[in-house]
Amino acid sequence: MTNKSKSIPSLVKDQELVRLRRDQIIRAAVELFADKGFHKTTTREIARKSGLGIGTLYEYIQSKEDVLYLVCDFIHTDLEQQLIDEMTHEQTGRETLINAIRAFFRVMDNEQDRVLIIYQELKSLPNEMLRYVLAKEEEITRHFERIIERGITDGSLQMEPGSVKLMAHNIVVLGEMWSFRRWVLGKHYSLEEYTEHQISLLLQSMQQHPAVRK
Amino acid sequence: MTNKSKSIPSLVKDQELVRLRRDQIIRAAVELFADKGFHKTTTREIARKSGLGIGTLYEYIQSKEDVLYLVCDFIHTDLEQQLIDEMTHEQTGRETLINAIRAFFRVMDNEQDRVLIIYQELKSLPNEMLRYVLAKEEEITRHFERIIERGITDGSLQMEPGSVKLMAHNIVVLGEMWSFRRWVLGKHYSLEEYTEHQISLLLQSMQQHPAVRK
DNA sequence: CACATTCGACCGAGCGCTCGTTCAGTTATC
DNA sequence: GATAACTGAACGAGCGCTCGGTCGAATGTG
Repeated sequence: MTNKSKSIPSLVKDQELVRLRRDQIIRAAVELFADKGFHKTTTREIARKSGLGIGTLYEYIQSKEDVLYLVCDFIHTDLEQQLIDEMTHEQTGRETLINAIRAFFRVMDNEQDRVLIIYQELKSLPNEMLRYVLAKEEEITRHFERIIERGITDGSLQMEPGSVKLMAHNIVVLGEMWSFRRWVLGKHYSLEEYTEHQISLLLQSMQQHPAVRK
Repeated sequence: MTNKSKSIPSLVKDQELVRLRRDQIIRAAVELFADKGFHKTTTREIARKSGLGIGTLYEYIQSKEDVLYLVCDFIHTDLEQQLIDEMTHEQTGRETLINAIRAFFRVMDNEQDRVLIIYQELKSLPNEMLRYVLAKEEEITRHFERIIERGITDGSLQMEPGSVKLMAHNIVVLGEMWSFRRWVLGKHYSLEEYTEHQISLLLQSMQQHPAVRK
């Protein structure tokens, strides 16, 4: 995992302390943003919930948008790590893919509030920060691409190479969909039902006509 | 199309005039929201772009959030109408579905800025208005459900009934995905390539094993 | 050890400003 | 001339951010 995060300047010298305080800030902000959104959250609220004075907060960031960037970066890194943790087992590409999808959907379920933050507040990020965040998003998609490619190589999955990237995007998007359409999907399916249905739909597109195989 | 829109009170009596002015307001706001988002757009900007004084604006709405609601409602109604227009031909369910998907994706492509508004500003809507907007979203999904059901009935599509609703959601979400992931998908696919790839993936899940047919 | 000095994290009152909203007054219409 | 439609100056709540200042710990000094 290449961590090319853009670094935000701080007035405080002690780097260890910077990490600690920013962690407090991020945790407070994630909760507030998930609850009321970026715009309706005030810097004073972030400070109070972090246990810092408003002046101190600004020793660790330069603008409110810096907080949003820190939050997005944290969420993405966290999501990616959870994904990676669930993907280390040695299996065929096909089995790994199924497990990765299950894991990803489960993470989307757990973290739905955070996922929503990223989607709804992206527009508020300054341009340069936006580029970093989008790159992170692409990176997560690429994990799935790699698994599918492995499945093609070891013969456990079949599909034309031109569709691999698209398939990876579809998986990610169908996962995120569980986060931001839960208001309606939840009325008809549990997470498990949703996951298994989607896996079976997706895999139908990644194998030769079943009638032909054994 | 059941138009159950919540109606926003206006101080102006003449209903014809209300329609006219609100149309000006909506058109101005759509452009501004797409450009800078709801929060960063000021009521004064909306008024100026509508060709109204700020005071006049408030004769036709009661709060800034009213404008957001009017905009969401307009976009949804517009999207739905475009969809319906493209779906009237008499064909098998399968052919209708393919056409409807093409039409929907094309609309998502044309209207990507507006689609983004709905997704990114939903959280800013007061609760009651939110319910109306989400209902509209569900309504659009139901169009696809009905087409698929027709395809099952006339035998041109095969799938278990329990997956129909999910399949309809998938179609809608994959269409919306073209709007809000164009920053990366556009690097690899044109709209036409994207559409045809997705149609072929989706249809694989809606037919018996191809080896069996003809 | 006692004391003076330096340092830097921490603080919050307050500045400058923007914004959504109102309302007293003007203009247009019949 | 009465009513409806329009207007923009004025309001005041609330915002992001700054800055002069406090204080405890670290360091220097005799």
